[in-house]
Amino acid sequence: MARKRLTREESRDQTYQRLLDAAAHVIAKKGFAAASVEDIVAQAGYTRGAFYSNFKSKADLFIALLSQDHQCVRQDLQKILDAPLSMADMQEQISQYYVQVYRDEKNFILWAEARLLALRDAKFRARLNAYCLEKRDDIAHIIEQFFKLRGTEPPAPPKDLAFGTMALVDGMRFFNESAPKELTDEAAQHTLGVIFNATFFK
Amino acid sequence: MARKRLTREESRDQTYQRLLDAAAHVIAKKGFAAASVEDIVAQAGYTRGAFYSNFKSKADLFIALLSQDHQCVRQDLQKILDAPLSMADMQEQISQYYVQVYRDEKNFILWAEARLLALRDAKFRARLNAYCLEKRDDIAHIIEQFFKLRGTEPPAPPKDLAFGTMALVDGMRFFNESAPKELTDEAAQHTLGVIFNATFFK
DNA sequence: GAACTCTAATACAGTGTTGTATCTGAGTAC
DNA sequence: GTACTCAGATACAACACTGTATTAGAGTTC
Repeated sequence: MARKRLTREESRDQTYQRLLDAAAHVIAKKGFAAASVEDIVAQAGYTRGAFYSNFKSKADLFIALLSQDHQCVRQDLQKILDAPLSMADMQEQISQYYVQVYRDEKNFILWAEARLLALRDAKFRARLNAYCLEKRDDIAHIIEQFFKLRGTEPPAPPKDLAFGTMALVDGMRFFNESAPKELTDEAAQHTLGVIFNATFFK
Repeated sequence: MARKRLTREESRDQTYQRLLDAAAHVIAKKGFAAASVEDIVAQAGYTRGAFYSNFKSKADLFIALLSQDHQCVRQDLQKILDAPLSMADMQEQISQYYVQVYRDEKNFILWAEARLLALRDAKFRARLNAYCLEKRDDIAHIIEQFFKLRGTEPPAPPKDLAFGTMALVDGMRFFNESAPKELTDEAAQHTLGVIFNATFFK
């Protein structure tokens, strides 16, 4: 099939996006530190020239990558936030959240890598922290709405509960990825359900 | 001061231990992948010869390191298990557990690195998984005792609850390390307390 | 104390990675 | 269609890391 003739801008955007996709793949596979610029551009089908003409550094690319994913996830959360919220929905949504947070294993690994990198790189940490807080506030807002709807007082500040929720889901996911089969997805979701129900429907 | 004249075995053990300590330091600081054998032996005050005469590979050393820490942690848990358990203790112990799991930030980072490595290295994963399950079973046993003492049915299998507990604590810790000041230790502990109380004292 | 045996140092060869400096060719403007 | 410009390829020089093969020297055995 005939390849469309691209304008300069289209071509550049395509390269940029392909580099991001390749980076996601390689970083998830080998880890951020072990993923060389060479690996990434090879996976994308370019040479190192393309990389340095698009990004300042590997960390720079990684932030672009995370930023993109973060926007997608927030859009999904926004949908939950915008939809009229009923009590039944809430319970359903929370238990579904476990499955939704990271759209797939790859993205989960990317964020785990990112958090580890953040422990060491202050600039990176600042960036990641901002994303993390945005997400927390989105969730806190949902929780707040829930308790308002229910007419009861939340047992802790909604923001803290949101933090707890994220932590629990992330932790669960982490254990489950690195120790597969020990805990079935059903068991994980059930346990999450127990904890959440206890906390939110006490 | 006069340095004691060491036997061959003492000397070897000393080297081994110093390499482990150095590795813990360097890996926590730079990450497993970025920590070169060279870095580790330099930190320990040796040359590469010492490394290859003690370990097969970097992963080999890392496992030895984790194994050592795991044993220490289990011993601490064992103390909780052995002590006569009262209801008041239980609540206290759970909230204290948050502080105890990882003896310090360094050890926490090491295990996070390990879990990430486990995602990619099957042999390593098997090893880590075994440790993880031992820990889970210790905790499950404590939880089981608790519900027996209380005379109520646990809301989910104790092993799953143990998994949930570990996941929550780990997740919380992870967020707190990479986003310091956002959530004070007090707030974290309070939130944990709320969730645990709701789940266990429902 | 002489011969022996390990632990750890040293030397070395090979490979992978980085960033820059320069070049090329396809898109663009006139 | 000619000159221009920018995305990306290529070439290069420096360096870091790995693992093995060999060596030195301190501990051991008799």
